[in-house]
Amino acid sequence: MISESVDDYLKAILELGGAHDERVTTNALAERLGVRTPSVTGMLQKLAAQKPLLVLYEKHRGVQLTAAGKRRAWELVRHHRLLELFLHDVLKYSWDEVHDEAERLEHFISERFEDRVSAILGDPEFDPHGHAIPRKDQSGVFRDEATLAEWPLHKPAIISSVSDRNAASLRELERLGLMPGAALIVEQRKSSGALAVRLDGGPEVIRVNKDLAFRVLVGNRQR
Amino acid sequence: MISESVDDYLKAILELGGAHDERVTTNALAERLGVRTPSVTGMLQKLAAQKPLLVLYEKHRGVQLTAAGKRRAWELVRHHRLLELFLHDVLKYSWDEVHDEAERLEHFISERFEDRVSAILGDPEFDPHGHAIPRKDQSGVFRDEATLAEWPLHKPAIISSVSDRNAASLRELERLGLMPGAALIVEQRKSSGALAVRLDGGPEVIRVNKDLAFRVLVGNRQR
DNA sequence: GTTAGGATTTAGCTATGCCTAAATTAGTTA
DNA sequence: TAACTAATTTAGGCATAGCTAAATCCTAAC
Repeated sequence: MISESVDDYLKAILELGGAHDERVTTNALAERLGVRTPSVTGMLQKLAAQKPLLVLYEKHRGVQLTAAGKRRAWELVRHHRLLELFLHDVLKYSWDEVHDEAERLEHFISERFEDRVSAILGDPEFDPHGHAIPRKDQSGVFRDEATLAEWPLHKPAIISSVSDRNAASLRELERLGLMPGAALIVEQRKSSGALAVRLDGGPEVIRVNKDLAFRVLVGNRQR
Repeated sequence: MISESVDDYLKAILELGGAHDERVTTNALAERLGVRTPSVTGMLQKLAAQKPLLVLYEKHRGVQLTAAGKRRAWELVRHHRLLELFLHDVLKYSWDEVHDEAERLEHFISERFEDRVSAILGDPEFDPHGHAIPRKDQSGVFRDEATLAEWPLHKPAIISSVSDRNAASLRELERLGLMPGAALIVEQRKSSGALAVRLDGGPEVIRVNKDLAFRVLVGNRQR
């Protein structure tokens, strides 16, 4: 009943819905999923019609996840992050290689696989990118962070996580030392949107372009 | 271009074709794959028409794999057996739990995943059921064995592998001690097809039903 | 050599999930 | 309030991979 494609819709609705599960538009979904809007409408209509009700959909008013839909979506996020950590720590994948493989496999691993992987990793809390790994039976959301792009100047920040969507960006972030746990201060915001950032209170100031800055989530608590 | 479904057809053709890649019939494929014969005909026609030619198909005369088709099929077998060993040895799955998970995942793991798993397992030669794990760039076939059901009476045999298709049978085989490496002699062949088998030259004679005996492959060389 | 019967293929249908083009709706903007 | 525009939905197609029912082929037995 739940295809790979449905999985992708559920994950996208979860991620686009933000901390408060706001309604997600057809357009936003189409863009995120790389399909055309009529395909989204069609899929939402089908999802909203079928038995284990996963989404609430009203035409022209967007879509939200039901409790069941949210459960499946968080399950996928858990699978993804556990797989990333497993690929990195056990199979020795590099930081930027884990995303694609995890994205493919997250749909197909069983409960047992998930449990055993979690066990051999010591029931970890964070994936290699710093994202919290949600636990079963709670939503485990971490959304009280900001992107580096919008962090105030001169306020100390700790990188809590980075987006895992793009291998080239990840390599660049790693090269710059912008990895989870790193402490930094934003010294200056250029007109282009690029940032001048001082790492670990040291003397060096590095330039972080706008696109990259949006991939870095910061807080001010060490983990 | 290669769907999960195509994968299943290729594997089935490989397995049903035997040691000499004999032509496989539409009927045999339909039965093995659990689909109706017209579905098989349709798929074979499509496969035989498309660009990376995977099968040779003549209507009413069955189907065979091309070199490319064989390469993909053996790759799947390698994936399957590596995954089984990995699930058993690393994730601590029991003997009878590995098949289904491996069957699902074998389609989706990457070259890199395959290589890394093989590496952490020490580039193993056999899976937990005793089947040889084929290596890249060679066909690595092991087909000089016989089923226990057809082994001569009183001739010493070593179990080389067991079929991994059925969890209940696997548990029964394990309970009886019929696992890869076990030495035995067939004492008697009942009219029902059941066997009376003496394990390790000991005094105990166990009864092995016909169905089970067909799942056990034996040779007379210790591995 | 004919023919019966099983094996196989053809014909035509279903569902999924995507597409383009055209219609419609909703929400601003004059 | 009327109209414009952008977002969204409807309508109609395509490919995949399955299905049933009906036609056809091949072979083996007479």
